[in-house]
Amino acid sequence: MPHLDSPLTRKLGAYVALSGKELAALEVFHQRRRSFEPGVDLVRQGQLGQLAYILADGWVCSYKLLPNGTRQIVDFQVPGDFLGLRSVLFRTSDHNAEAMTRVEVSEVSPNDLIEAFANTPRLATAVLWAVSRDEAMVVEHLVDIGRRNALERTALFLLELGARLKLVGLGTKQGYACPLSQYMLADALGLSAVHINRVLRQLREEGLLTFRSGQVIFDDFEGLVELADFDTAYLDQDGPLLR
Amino acid sequence: MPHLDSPLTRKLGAYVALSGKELAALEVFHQRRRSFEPGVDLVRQGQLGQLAYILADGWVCSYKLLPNGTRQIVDFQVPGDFLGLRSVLFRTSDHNAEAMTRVEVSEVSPNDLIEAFANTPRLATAVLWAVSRDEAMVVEHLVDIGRRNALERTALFLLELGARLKLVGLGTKQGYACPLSQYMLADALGLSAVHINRVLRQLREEGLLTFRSGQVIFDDFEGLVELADFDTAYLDQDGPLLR
DNA sequence: CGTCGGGTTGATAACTTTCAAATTTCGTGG
DNA sequence: CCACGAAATTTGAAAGTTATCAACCCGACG
Repeated sequence: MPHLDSPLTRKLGAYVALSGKELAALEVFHQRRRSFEPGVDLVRQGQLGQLAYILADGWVCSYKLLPNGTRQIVDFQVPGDFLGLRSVLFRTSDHNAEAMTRVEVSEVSPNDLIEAFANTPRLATAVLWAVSRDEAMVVEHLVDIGRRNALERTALFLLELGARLKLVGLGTKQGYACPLSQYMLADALGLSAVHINRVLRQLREEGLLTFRSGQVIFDDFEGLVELADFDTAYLDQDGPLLR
Repeated sequence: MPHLDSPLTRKLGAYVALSGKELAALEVFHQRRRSFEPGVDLVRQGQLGQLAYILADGWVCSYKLLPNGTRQIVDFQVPGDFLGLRSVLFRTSDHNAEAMTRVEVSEVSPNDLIEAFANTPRLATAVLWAVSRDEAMVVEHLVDIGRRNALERTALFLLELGARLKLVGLGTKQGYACPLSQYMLADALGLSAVHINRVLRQLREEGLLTFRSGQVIFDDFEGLVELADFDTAYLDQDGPLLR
C-alpha cells in the first residue's frame, strides 16, 4: 500500500480518523498517475467534463482570466491539495489551474468520487473539511486584498504560504523554496508587477525578507509577523473531530 | 412535514436528488428555530463551540475584523444559506456573522451534523456541494476586488447579489430589496464609504442603477452587464449530479 | 552573439482615501 | 403632527497609494 501516508492521507486524517476501509478507498484515488510540464493547464475555465487531481509533487496555481486582459490568481496548490474539485462538482470549471513547476498528480474521475462517497461516507465528510479549509484560505486571501496595503499584503501572503508549506514539511521559520515570479506574485496580490518589485525592495531594505532566485528568506520573522499581524490559528487543527 | 420545501431543501435538491429518508434527516436541522435582532452576532471570531445555522428569513453578513480597525465583509447570507459551518468543522470560528435585519434561523448542532452525515451519507455530499458553491462565490468576490476598479466592482457585485436573490425568488431583472448601507457596501468591496458614495452617484447619473432607501433598481440592466462583464454561469446548475 | 523573459528604476498619471463639513433621512418622544 | 438627535448620505479639497509607461539591466539559452 504505497500511498498510506501520502500528503492527502495525512491531511484528511487530521480531520477524520480513517479506517482501513477508508484508506483503501483513498487508494483508488491514486491509481492513475500523471505528470504535467510547467505552464500546462490542468483545468480550464468554461470547460465541461473536467477531472479532479490530487497534487503529489510540484506547484499549481488556480486563477481566473478577466475580459479586460488581467488575471487574478486565487490560490496556490501544494502537495496534498485537491485541484479542480469544483470543476467536477459543477460539471464545468469556473477557473483555470496551471502547473507552475513540473507536477505529479493522481487523476480522479467524477465516478471515483461518487463511488467513494457512496461506499465510504466518512470520506465525503473528510473532503468537506478539506474544501472548507480551502475556503478559509481564500477568505483570508480576500481580506488581505480588500483591506491591507501593498506592504502588509505581501508580507502576510508570503508568511501564510510559508505556514502552509511548513505543514507539509516544505518550509521552516527561515524560509522556503518558492517558484513564483514577481508577475505571479502581482497577479496573486492584485497589484502590478512593478509595484510588487518596489514592495519587495522595501521589505528587503528594511531587513524583513528576501525574495530572490526562487527562495523566500525570512530575515526577520518576528518583524514580519508584527508588520502583517500574522496569526496561524485557522490553519491549526486539534485532532480529528470525527473519531 | 412543514419544511419539505424550505429554501435549503430546494438548494440541496438541485444537486442531490433527495430521498424521503434524506428529507427526513434534513427535518432534524429544522427543529430549533430562533430569531435574532438586527446587529446581533450569530457567530464570533475566535470563539469555540459555535453552532451552525440555516437562514430561513432575513440577511446576514460574514466578515472579519482586522487589527488596524477596518473590517472586510466576505459574504452575505440570504435565505437557504448555511452559516457558521466552518466554525463547527474547525471547532473555532475564523469569522463573524452579524444579523443585518431581523433574522429567522434553524440552529444546527455539531452532533446533528455528524449524525446526519453518518446516517444519510448523501447529505454530506450535498453539503459538500453547497460549500463549494459558497467557495465559488468567495472566489468571484476575490477576483472582483483584486482586479476591477471601483465602478466595475460595484456594478458586478450588485448584479451578482441580484442573481442570487432571483434564484430564491427575492429579486427580478428590475431590481431587489437590499438592506445594505453604503458603509456595508464599502466594507464588502474593500473601498471607503466616501468613494462608494461617489461610485453610486456615477452609476446613477449614467442611468445604470439606483441604490436608494433599501432598494437596488437596475435602470439599464444590459448596460450594467456590459460594464461589469457579468456572467452567471457559476450560479447555474443543470440538475442533480447525484441521482 | 542575439534574443527573450524576468527584474529594476524613474517619471507621470490615475485612482482611491482621508479629512472636514454640510445635508438628508429616520425613528422617537412630546 | 412636529421637533429633535442620531445615523446615513453627500460633497469638496488635499494627500496618499498604486498603476502605467518607458527605459535599462542581466543572465539563460539557442
